[in-house]
Amino acid sequence: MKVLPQFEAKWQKAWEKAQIFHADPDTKRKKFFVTFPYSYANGPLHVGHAFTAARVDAFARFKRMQGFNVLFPWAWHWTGQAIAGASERIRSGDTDFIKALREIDGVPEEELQRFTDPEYMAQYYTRENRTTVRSAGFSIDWRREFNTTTPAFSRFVEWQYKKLRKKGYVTKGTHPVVWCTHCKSPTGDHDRQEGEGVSPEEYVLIKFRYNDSFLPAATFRPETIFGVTNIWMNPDAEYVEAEVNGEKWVVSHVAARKLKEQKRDVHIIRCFKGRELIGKEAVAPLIERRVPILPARFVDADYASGIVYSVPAHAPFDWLALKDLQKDSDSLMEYEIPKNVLKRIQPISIIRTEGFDDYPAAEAIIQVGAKDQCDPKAEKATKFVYKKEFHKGVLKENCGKYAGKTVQEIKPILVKDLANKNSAETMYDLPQPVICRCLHPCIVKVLEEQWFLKYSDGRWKNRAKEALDQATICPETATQWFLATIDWLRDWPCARRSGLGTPLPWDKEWIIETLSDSTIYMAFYTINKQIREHEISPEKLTADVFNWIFYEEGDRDEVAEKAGIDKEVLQEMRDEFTYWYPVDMRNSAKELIPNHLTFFLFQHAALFPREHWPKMIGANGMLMKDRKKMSKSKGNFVTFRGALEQYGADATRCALLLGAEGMDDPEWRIESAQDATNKLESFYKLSKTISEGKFDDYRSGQLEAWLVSILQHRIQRVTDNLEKLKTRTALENAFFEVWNDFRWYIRRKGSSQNEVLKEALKTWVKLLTPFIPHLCEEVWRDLGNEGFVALTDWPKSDDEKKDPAAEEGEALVKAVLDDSLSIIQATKTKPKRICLYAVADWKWEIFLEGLTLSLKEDTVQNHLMKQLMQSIDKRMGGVDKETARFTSNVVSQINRMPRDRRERLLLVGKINEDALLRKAKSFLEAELDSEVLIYGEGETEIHDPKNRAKLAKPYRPGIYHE
RNA sequence: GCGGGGGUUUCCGAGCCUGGUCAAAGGAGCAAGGCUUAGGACCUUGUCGCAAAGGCGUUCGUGGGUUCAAAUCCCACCCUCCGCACCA
Repeated sequence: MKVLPQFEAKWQKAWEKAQIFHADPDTKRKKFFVTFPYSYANGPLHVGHAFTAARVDAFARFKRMQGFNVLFPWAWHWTGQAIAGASERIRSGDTDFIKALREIDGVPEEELQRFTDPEYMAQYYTRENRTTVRSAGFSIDWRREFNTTTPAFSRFVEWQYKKLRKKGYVTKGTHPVVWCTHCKSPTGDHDRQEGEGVSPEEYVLIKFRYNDSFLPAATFRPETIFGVTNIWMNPDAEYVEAEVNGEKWVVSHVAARKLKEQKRDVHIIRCFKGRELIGKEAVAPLIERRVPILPARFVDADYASGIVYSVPAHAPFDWLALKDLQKDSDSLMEYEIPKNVLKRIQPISIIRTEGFDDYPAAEAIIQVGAKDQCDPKAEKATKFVYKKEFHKGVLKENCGKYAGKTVQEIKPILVKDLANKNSAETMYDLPQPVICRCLHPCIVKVLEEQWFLKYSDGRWKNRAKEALDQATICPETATQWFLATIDWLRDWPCARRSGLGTPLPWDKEWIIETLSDSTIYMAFYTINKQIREHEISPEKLTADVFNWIFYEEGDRDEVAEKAGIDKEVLQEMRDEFTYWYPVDMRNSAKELIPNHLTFFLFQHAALFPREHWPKMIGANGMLMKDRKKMSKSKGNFVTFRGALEQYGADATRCALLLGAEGMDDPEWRIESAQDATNKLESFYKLSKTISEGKFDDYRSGQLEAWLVSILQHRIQRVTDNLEKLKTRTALENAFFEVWNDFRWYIRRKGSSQNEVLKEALKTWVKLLTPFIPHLCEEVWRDLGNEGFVALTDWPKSDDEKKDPAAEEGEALVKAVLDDSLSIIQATKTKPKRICLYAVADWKWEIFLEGLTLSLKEDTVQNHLMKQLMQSIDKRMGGVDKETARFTSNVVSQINRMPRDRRERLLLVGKINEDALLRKAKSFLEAELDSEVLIYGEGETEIHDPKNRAKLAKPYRPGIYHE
């Protein structure tokens, strides 16, 4: 055991020594450029990375064998907060995190100490992961390696952003984010203790007038202002009177703090309890209606402004709160509210909706059975009414100039109108609490002066769609997802205040964030070879230089001289870029479709001419462990390195690639990896018996013809599937199906010693090379070949080598065997003698005529029987009973065959069953452990006590067991 | 909620676009036999039900429909996974 992994290091060294994966421009050969999104250097690579990368490598190797000059480069992503964040967690002594580094990543203690320096940490993982990738045997040109904080790369990103800005794709703006006031930074989903998936929601604040101040009531439904009857405040909550942007506002105490973070100048004048205003009156804007302020427990001062207005006809909470108040007259006394105030309040119906009468709120309450304003069912009723009215509601006549319009269309117009009159503003808040990892509650902050990539731009979107359209997407089903993403994408904040990365060239306070500095970097691979080789210092990489390399803008010699770069080197870089670009295939996990891969399209569309747009994009599933996404915190994290150490590269790759294809999520199972190891072992053993065999058998009969023929089909299938990046199907065919073919051959022949088989093994090894490259090199050498199988030619399916007759012949033998076994099983008896009856010639004639007729254009299938019978009648001058029975049998058989099958059988024509069966006699006797006698149907000297001979059909000899 | 995928025989999965060779590939698991000192190796067979003759019956989320013929096409419904942004 464990003999295979020993080969791996050996072949990796040999490849490296021969530099076979170094790819340089060669105008005589067609190029192929494949890429894998660089991994983030904040931890070890896991088997999920391995899965994706194995697909890329298999594809790269396949294309290389097809004769393409293949470039597969690699780099490391250092940009962003995550590495800095990880460092921070070590510094602050996060025990769980440190434990994970020790136990899962296997970081040595002395290294761990130094991880407090983010750069060191990135270096460490880059080093570790490079070793891992190398021992996986990927066919990488390492001369182009870099990480995203190296100065040369930063020059490239600077160039990119200046270009984008010049083209108008970068803008400045404000944006709401979930914000931790303690950490003073945005709190992404990953940084949350609580509140995963919660994002800011925009409320409309309708500014009711109260004396000399405003009561901004928060709502999602500003159109309901026409139905307002009163205002709700929580009597026990803390409110403040505050100066907000020079106006006097009354809001909850919490709201005042929130507003401060949302571009407002806020000074608190005084604090008071909500009850102070209960019973007073305010004036609704637009409709200028005086409404009372009433108490309600359902009003949560922690949400939005802490003040809401009441629309009982259309809002279940309001309806319930009003009823609660009517029942509880004591509380009215408490606030000294005259009873008639409440009596005067009548729900005002303002929206007509199909399926509702005047008071949808009341209807919905009855439907869900909500008791009072504190009943959770009220929430359900609210959603129900909201949804119905939003989609189908029309404003009634009492809504002024908005009457007759649908809720959906009127909403933005109304908000705008109100805002113009200073009667409404908006504020953001979170629909549910969000707690930061630091255990402080988060709020919404509006960040100002942020830099955005204008992915909202319609023209840019269209160009991105064009880029998508001209690319091949694998699997095809991902196309829809890309399209939806392009449509849905808004402006993307492309820079942050902290973390590693390249500062924005015109505003150095900002650092270009991870997803934004990684969109066209594949172009950098093409030239980084020269940058490293000639040690071109970063300051020489000016905008002029990049413009010349990528666009051939300006005069080469002038640009070279000004930059201080040798003009020949500059030319080489340009040649290198034009040779390798565009990217021919980029593959990643599907989770990158809604961000990275779409950005990749957008930015290529923005910065490069059409001929440099990506040609093909692949997306694969996410590796699962125990049916869950792999993560360190769930404890189901399997490192790539660990898998390699345990099973070796070939078996790991094999197990991964057999797991899934398309966008399905593969499951990592140690059994699969173990199983793959065993399979490879036995493949190796089998290959040895064939390659080391001493034989002088060069005969080639039907069996050999069959083997060669069937192999052509396998080649076809493996090739077709690999082209579509269907790595699982390809490997399955290359490995299992071919293996089964070999089994049948050896079984039929009773030996593995034959020249044709040995030749077939060569083809087999080639088909497997993209998937299990190390072992294949070994077998290739064992077969007596020189050089690397990695560099040999990919097999081509050759129609000349296809032999349908041989295939059908073998199918006949297999069918006889299967039928006999089935008889044995049904009868539960073991035959001493088996008689086979080859079909009579007249049946062949009818069969072939039936096939011919069925292929005629004007033949309707249900009339085939009639036509065939007529023809037989004419030819033979009458149809006897047996002929009729057989014909009907044959017709139903033909009717069930697909057209290409019928064509094929017709092409093969009549086969000599008798001779074929005689040749297979000894094989069948051995397999069935019985004497086998062969007769022709209708022969005179025939042993046929049960009249089985007449059951014979073409490809289906009659069988009699005794 | 919005958007994108899926539901196939014990399991993983192919087939569906382009209806017929489909009781449905391949692999795994399980069972039996063989080979072996032994085997987590290998070879053969079986693995929906029934069957003393190669067959018959019932299956491809559920319910309808189209067709000579449906896992495959159409309609409705149910279930499920994934993505939803300042974050890699």
